[in-house]
Amino acid sequence: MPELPEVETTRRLLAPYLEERRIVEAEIRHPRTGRRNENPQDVVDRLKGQLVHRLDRHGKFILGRLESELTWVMHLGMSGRFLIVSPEDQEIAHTHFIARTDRGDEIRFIDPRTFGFIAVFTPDELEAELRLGRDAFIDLPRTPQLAARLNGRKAPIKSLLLDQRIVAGLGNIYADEVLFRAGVRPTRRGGDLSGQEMTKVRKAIGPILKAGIAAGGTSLSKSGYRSPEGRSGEYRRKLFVYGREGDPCRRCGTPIERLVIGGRSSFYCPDCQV
DNA sequence: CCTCCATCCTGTGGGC
DNA sequence: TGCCCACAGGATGGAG
Repeated sequence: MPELPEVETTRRLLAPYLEERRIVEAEIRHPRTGRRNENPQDVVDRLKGQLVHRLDRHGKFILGRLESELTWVMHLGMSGRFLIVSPEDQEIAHTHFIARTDRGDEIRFIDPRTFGFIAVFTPDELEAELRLGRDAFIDLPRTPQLAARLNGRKAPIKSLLLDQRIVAGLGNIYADEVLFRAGVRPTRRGGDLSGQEMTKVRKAIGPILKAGIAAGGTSLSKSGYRSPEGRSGEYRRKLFVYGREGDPCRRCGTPIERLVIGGRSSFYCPDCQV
């Protein structure tokens, strides 16, 4: 569920509690949550006692820059969320990771589906484990670089936008919203886009993500995204196509259509998108 | 290298 | 109301 805007919202809310704070205690409660390290216990051993200088984000990954060479990596997967609480606060179901800071705050990671993970990597491991293109929001490549990556590709543009090695951060919702804004059908082969279409897609990414972040992300359901403060995102009301099958296009009134591309639901306006 | 597909999980929302 | 099942915002590894 969480895509770049939800991850950025999470990062911004966690930062004041973690930056320039020391992790005095850490605990992995569910082995799957620590699976990206050789041994889940490595996460705890490496994190304990470390000072967190800064919280960064690359695509959908939150990166804690530690005082050593290590990087604390957090990924929300499909159902992950963080909570900032006091140690005495009651624990909710699916709490799979806990860290306590020297200020006495507790950062808890809740993840029912366990697709998310918490890891601590050396520089070499980080390089090997995170194969990411440039960040879609703060480091978006210029059109020629983007075009070069799509050149010759036969896969649908939608699938290519979801490929984190090309550009990091877009997920199923925002990829559809970007393509609507660009006026490009999700089924179009990436390599077949004209230069002008490529420019439109590229120029749509920034504003869509910016609006998503400003709204605090998108929450689709009751069990959907929640910020570390427990708030839902408000971007759902602003969506043009995602989840709107059969509803009138907000631009032209034509019913929005749904189809499956690369195993993912895709929504588009048959009239506005060519 | 590219494309497609299955897989890892639990919760829920819609249809009957 | 209750039951069942398709489906869910992601990433990866393997087959072809």
